[in-house]
Amino acid sequence: MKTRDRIIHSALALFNEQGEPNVTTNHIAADLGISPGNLYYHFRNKEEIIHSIFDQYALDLSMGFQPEVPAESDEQRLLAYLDATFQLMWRYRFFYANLPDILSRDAELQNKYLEAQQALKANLFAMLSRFRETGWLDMDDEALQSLCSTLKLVASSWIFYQSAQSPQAKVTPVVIYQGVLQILKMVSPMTTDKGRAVVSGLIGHYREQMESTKAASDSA
Amino acid sequence: MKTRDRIIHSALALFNEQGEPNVTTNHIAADLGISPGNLYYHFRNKEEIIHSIFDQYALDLSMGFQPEVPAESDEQRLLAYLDATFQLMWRYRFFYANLPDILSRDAELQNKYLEAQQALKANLFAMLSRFRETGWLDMDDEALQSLCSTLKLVASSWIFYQSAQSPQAKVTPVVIYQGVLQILKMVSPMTTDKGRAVVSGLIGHYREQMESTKAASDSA
Amino acid sequence: MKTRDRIIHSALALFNEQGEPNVTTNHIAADLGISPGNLYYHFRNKEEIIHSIFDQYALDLSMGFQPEVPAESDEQRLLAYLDATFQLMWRYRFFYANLPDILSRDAELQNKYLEAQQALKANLFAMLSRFRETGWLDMDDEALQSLCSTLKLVASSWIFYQSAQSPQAKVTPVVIYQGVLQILKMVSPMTTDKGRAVVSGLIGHYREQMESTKAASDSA
Amino acid sequence: MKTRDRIIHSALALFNEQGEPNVTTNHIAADLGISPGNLYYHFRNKEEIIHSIFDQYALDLSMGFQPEVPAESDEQRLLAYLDATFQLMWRYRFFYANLPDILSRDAELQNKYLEAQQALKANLFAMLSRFRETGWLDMDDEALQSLCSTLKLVASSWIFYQSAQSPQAKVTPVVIYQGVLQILKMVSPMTTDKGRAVVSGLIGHYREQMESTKAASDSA
DNA sequence: CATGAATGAGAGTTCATTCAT
DNA sequence: AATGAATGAACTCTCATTCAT
Repeated sequence: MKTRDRIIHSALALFNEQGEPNVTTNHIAADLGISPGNLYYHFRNKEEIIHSIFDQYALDLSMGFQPEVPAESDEQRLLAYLDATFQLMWRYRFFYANLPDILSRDAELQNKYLEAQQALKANLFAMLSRFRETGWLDMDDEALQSLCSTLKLVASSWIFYQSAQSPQAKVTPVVIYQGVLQILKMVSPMTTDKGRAVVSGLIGHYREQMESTKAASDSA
Repeated sequence: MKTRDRIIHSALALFNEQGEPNVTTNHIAADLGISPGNLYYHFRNKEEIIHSIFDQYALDLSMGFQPEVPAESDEQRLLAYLDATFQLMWRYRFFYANLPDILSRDAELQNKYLEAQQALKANLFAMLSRFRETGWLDMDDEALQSLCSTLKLVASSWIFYQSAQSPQAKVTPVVIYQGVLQILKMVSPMTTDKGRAVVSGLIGHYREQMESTKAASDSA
Repeated sequence: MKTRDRIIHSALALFNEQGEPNVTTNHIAADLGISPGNLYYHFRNKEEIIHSIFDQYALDLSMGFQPEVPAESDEQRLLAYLDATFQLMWRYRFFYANLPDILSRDAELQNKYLEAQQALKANLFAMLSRFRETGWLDMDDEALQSLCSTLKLVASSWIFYQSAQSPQAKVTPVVIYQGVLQILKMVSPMTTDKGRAVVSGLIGHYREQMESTKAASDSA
Repeated sequence: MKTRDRIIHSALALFNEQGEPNVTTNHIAADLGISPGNLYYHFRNKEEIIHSIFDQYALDLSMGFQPEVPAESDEQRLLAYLDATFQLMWRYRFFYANLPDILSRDAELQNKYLEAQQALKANLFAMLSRFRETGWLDMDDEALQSLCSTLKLVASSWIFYQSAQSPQAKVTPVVIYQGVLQILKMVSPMTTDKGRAVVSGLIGHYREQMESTKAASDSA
């Protein structure tokens, strides 16, 4: 891995663990065993590192949600979608926990973020529409729009919200699974009988995932 | 107003405008035209100022949601509740925008916050239960619990979420009204016919409020 | 007691307990339950308080060592002398622990201190001379001079030295008694048979005192 | 000289001249013509500078008193010992003048200091024992122990005591020589005839040294 | 005599960033 | 590419002292 990428990698890890405001450029350099001067050879400033992390995030986002990717079934597609969403949230969780501050410093980043959000929204709407067509959801257009907004809000805020609720402010994968479950529960009331079966199946799946993760972390 | 209160007031205003991490104790003192020493005469440190702001927030919270306050009707009560919630969010918006960082620094504040959240949750649940009894909502217990969680999450995260979405990161009262509307739309699918009328009425009310606020700020 | 005297009293107590550099004028005022403004009504500044404490010390010094005070015997006189010396050291121990710093700040105090030291030296020399005449000591003039210097040095430095040696840096009355014993042991080799008996008697006396003090503080 | 060493050097000089509490980290940086940030690049805080000075002191101490170093004669060895002791006191005199305060702040330094003191005491006792075996001293075990304590006390306190006695609080090399002489005079009464000759010789030597130093500083 | 709010210089320290090598 | 010493503005906080009341 090139130094530039190693910096991005290390910065992301430290930001996630300790929060972006608590990680200095010197910390990052020390973590990598390189000099601060070298770090500044690869990046003009700390902001540029954050930018690069965001670019990577945006790339992951666009890769994970390509609708053209064929799936065995709509159910599979939904599963993949949820997985991708929350994996992304987990991988860039520092970002979600400090969004307002990070964006307010940097207008360019703000714009990039808004673009990504637009894409996300379009994506989400397309998926929900398809599920309605498939006969899983029973909603009118307005309700669909509204659900779409709410889901995006909940997904975007989940990490932020949970990291304030838990006493240790430690975000764990378990928290992520709870977020997926929360989303599914929100969709549940709008489902048809057919749709309800699908959603229930997914809820069962994620509960299992969560329990096995919990068990793994407890025994560790 | 006493200096101590002026400090809290000024700090709150600056925190809301510029974000807590970007406001130094010297900024606050300069804003008031007092010396830094004087600020530290009234508060041991910056954290204590934040604590005092939070105490005021907690007080406002408990005052705004006293169930014993008689209301003309359940509809009135709901209206008052929503108003209070979002006014509070508006008044202490810096807090909502920086929650994880602020709480991670200060275990005592974390506890105070969690207590306030418990109270809020109990409150919200009581209110929704009553509406179900009144025959406005048609939901089983589990769905009610779930709705309750979602509403709290959306309310708590609204400012955070919106301040990241809007290009200038400026949170305005209009944003607040959108939050109330969002909440009402989330409740809407669970209503009975009787309940739907009430919710529709409220939606209409807040749309008007929002429009008039928009008009006022545009002409300014 | 007048406020002025209460300030001196409280300042002395706090200085002794916590060390002069660690005691602020606000601490003193708070300890007395008066306002800082009031403290500065009675004293122009912190230095003046220290001056006043020193004046009281100098007074105690001159009172405790008046040669004209009749004593039953030379032995009694020596006992009284040693008691007075070490009581003084105990009462003003903060002073002994910070002498260089305190004096370097204040030329006037330095002069007062030197005067007091001269008087002390003259006093001590007179007493030792008398003991030689009485036939307790066997020394020539030069040795007497030298002993005199050493004794003064040891007495003056005892608190300073001990407070560095003990891990807790806490000066207790036991430390004081050890100082008296140290002094007596230094005189011992210069004594005649007659003198040795006197010194041995005193050593026994102070050992008892020390033990009873230790016992008292242990049971407390 | 490396910057780190220059900082230690400059700090020691300033501490000695003005007293440790009166020298700020900014003073040290300004004295060297470097930025405060640079000083903190080399040392985490002021305490660490003091620690480093102490480490250097401890090193000097252990180097100066290595018993395995062969000497032409016991007399030479004693001479070297006294020289080393008082040179050390001179070089680190700020330390001796502020001991209680400096140690009370820093438990680790306190321990290091006590260790150094133990070594010093053992050293001193070994040397006096050897002189007794050589037939220079005529004392029983208890008296030897007592003399040992007294000598250590006087040596450790000399700078402290003298810096309070001299009007300008200026400690000069002449003061150091007086300290050596004081020590020798304290040993003198315990000597045999043979020993007395040695001590007298040393006293003469140091008187000469002192006079020539005085002359040199007067003509300067 | 007394209050207590207010002052302001300056303390120790941090950190994003620069620069000579 | 990389080093690591160096910068300097800014931060939080302290405390002897003043002053209006």
